[in-house]
Amino acid sequence: MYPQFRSPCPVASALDLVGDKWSLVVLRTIFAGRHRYNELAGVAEKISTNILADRLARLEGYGLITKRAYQHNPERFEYHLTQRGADFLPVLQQLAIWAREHIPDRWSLPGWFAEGTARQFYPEPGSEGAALNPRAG
Amino acid sequence: MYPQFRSPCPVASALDLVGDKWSLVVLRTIFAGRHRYNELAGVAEKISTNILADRLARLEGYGLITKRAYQHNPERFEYHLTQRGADFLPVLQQLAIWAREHIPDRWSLPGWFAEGTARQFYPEPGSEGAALNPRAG
DNA sequence: AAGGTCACTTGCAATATGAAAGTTGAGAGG
DNA sequence: CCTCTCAACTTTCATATTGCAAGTGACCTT
Repeated sequence: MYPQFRSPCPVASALDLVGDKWSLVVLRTIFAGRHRYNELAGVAEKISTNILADRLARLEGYGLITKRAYQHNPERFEYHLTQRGADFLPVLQQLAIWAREHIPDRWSLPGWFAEGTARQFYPEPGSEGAALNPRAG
Repeated sequence: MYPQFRSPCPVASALDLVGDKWSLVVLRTIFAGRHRYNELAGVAEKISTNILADRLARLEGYGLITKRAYQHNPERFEYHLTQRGADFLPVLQQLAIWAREHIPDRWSLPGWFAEGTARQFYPEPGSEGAALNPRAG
């Protein structure tokens, strides 16, 4: 499930999983309520589709997201956060707080993101989670 | 000072600065009290020196660290966190918390790291900061 | 049957990373 | 003076990752 780690350092190990240019951007997009491939491919940052497919497969392999069919004929999939993936929310929140303080002219943080908790994004949107999910509201 | 950003998203923008395999590992090492090139080059993760030199230059360019001579004849340098760099502590803390929860057999978090605040690592070790700095204690 | 959409996959050029060796400036030892 | 060492990079070159564009196949609509 996990790759070879550079060291047993927690910081370095977490980066062995998501320390690239796109993984956390993909996670952020799923937090934002975009669960389908074409929604994920349409982000403002213009991720190319080979990278997107690769990152989705990796994040699924690391247990951060799940892929499940939401219809058959044709079979279509949605990517959702696992608890492990949802627990990345504090990391993204702190990254965003840092950026808001130190890089000018960034987007402001929506309330569902700034005040959200990991639990609201797991297990499934629909019960408590849906209330703060931008696409369910 | 800053590069071209992929988008105005704070998360994506922060990753445009440090979203690679090594930048945050270098920052972590400086938080851990290693300030000199050979100390930074000697980390457990075996960073190669060309990458280290490049990341130090980039982090300095982004204003996250400063390079200053600590002696002359021969001139030798130390790298220290700026406030901007010290403010990355919460990001590293959350990354480490995630890894401790979700990846087995990682190092435990030293108290100076887990309970530290950004302010303790800035402006200079020596007054309040030195108290929690692992190499000063 | 023709055309369209979706979810990828492939090919290939451009860029980044990694390992190892080389360079520069200065002090130390003989 | 000549070599040796050390710190702090720099260079070289092989490998790996990323990016762009085009292609593929399953299924659906007309």
